[in-house]
Amino acid sequence: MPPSSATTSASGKTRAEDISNILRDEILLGQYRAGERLPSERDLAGRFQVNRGAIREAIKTLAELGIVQVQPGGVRINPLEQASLSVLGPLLDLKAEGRPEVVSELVVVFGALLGLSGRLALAQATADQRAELLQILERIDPTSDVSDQDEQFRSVLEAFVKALGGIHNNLVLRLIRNGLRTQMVGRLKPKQPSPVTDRQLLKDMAIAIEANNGNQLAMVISRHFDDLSVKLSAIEADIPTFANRQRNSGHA
Amino acid sequence: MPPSSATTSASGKTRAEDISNILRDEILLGQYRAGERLPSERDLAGRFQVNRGAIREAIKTLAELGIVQVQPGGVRINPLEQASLSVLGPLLDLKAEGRPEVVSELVVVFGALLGLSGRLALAQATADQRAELLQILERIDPTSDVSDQDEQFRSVLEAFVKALGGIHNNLVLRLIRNGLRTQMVGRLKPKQPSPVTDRQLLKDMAIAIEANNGNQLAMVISRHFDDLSVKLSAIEADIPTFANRQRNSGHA
DNA sequence: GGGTCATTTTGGTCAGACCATTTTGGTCTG
DNA sequence: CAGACCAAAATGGTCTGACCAAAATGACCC
Repeated sequence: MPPSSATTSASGKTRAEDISNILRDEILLGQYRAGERLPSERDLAGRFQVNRGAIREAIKTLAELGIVQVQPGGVRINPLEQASLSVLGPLLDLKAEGRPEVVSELVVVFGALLGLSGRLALAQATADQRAELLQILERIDPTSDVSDQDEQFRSVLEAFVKALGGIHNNLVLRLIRNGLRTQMVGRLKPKQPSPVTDRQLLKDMAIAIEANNGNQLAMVISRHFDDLSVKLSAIEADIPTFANRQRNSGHA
Repeated sequence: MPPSSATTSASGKTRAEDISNILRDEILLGQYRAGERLPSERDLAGRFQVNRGAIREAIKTLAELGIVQVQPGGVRINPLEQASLSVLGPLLDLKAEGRPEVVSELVVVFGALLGLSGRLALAQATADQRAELLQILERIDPTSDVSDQDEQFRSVLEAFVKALGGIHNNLVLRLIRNGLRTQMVGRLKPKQPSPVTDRQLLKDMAIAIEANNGNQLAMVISRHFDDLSVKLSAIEADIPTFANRQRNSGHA
């Protein structure tokens, strides 16, 4: 029986990647408890109809996410608190079924880091660089409709984050940003978008930049995202999760 | 020729782990440029005298660190800015030879995140929890000698960070902390330790906690680590690196 | 219940093979 | 000379079947 001819799937992903994504989601959804072992490599190879090598590669990925620990005798599940930041993306993708509060948690952390980023950048920026930051903030067209403004706010935020990074060049912040999926933050909104609040933030940011006041910039950013986080927390309390769906059916 | 009998090294690490660490450090030290390809799996298997499977596992680890991109035709080096936060630990370990400024960058980011952590925790803490935080801050014995106080400061900082996490329970912050190697931060000091500055920080923190003032707590923490970062920056400018050692020998 | 030991199961690694995709080098044309 | 095209070589992706080290399991005894 020669080796299989299916190297990559239609989406360009390898079999090992598909498998690690499936296992990752099962783990994040709580199918296995911390300390428990995954099924053996041989069993998983049978389940997914692949060679054991592909399973090993899939499990390698999970190990680097920090959600499993691989040792002879079996692959054990780690507590989620011991995972690496790279697990945040998949967690967010599972929002409604996994740990919904991660969204509001992310927003407040993002705000603090964006504030820091602004502070560091303003401490170093030339007048030209400040002008460029102000130009980015002015990109929103106030006459467009609400959903367009939402999209524009997201795009402005992304461009602003990027420009700050280009000024302060703090690698640690950049690495954190890579893990935070900041492109998602602009999408983490209450059901009713708040163009007024978003526009007020951009105005306040512009004022702080014109005044070259890094602490002021950090403060208006932090405050905005703290407020957003509080709103999201209220919504998260209402979201049914896998865990509380099971709890409810156990009591019915 | 049967499979090798050497499964793990004396330190409990697999061959694949050893190899990925070697390749990781070579990459971080700039031996390959972004966009270049690593040697092929087959060539690396020859170089390290192992089976190609072990090389594939080693490279899988590098891919999850975000420092390489694996595709048919070769494994290419990513720019460091696209790496994951997990690369920070190894970068710090290479401090004197890699990118020395990452230390001061880490310190300022750590300070901002610790400040946020303090703010979030104080927003939620019971009186008992605040008392526990104060107790941790009082652990330093002012009559002990300077190097003991340094060790105590580090230990207090760690316990404090942990206690804050236990109060606010923000998973995103926890995941970032996992990647920041925060246990290293207390060791990132100028050559002359500053027990006076450290003790002043602990005093200021205690005052803010007693006043239950989260913004005050965040501010004293941030300021302390900003100052430390500035000091470290001055020292970093004097450290010879691989890159500027090569530059100098090219001009001699 | 705990301790010991043999057996089984698990992960770690190997050689050799074949397929899909990318890279390289050669040739031709304008 | 530059650009296009093509075949061959090289690369990663995956397979089968194998063996070894370390951990897990179950039987037995006290």
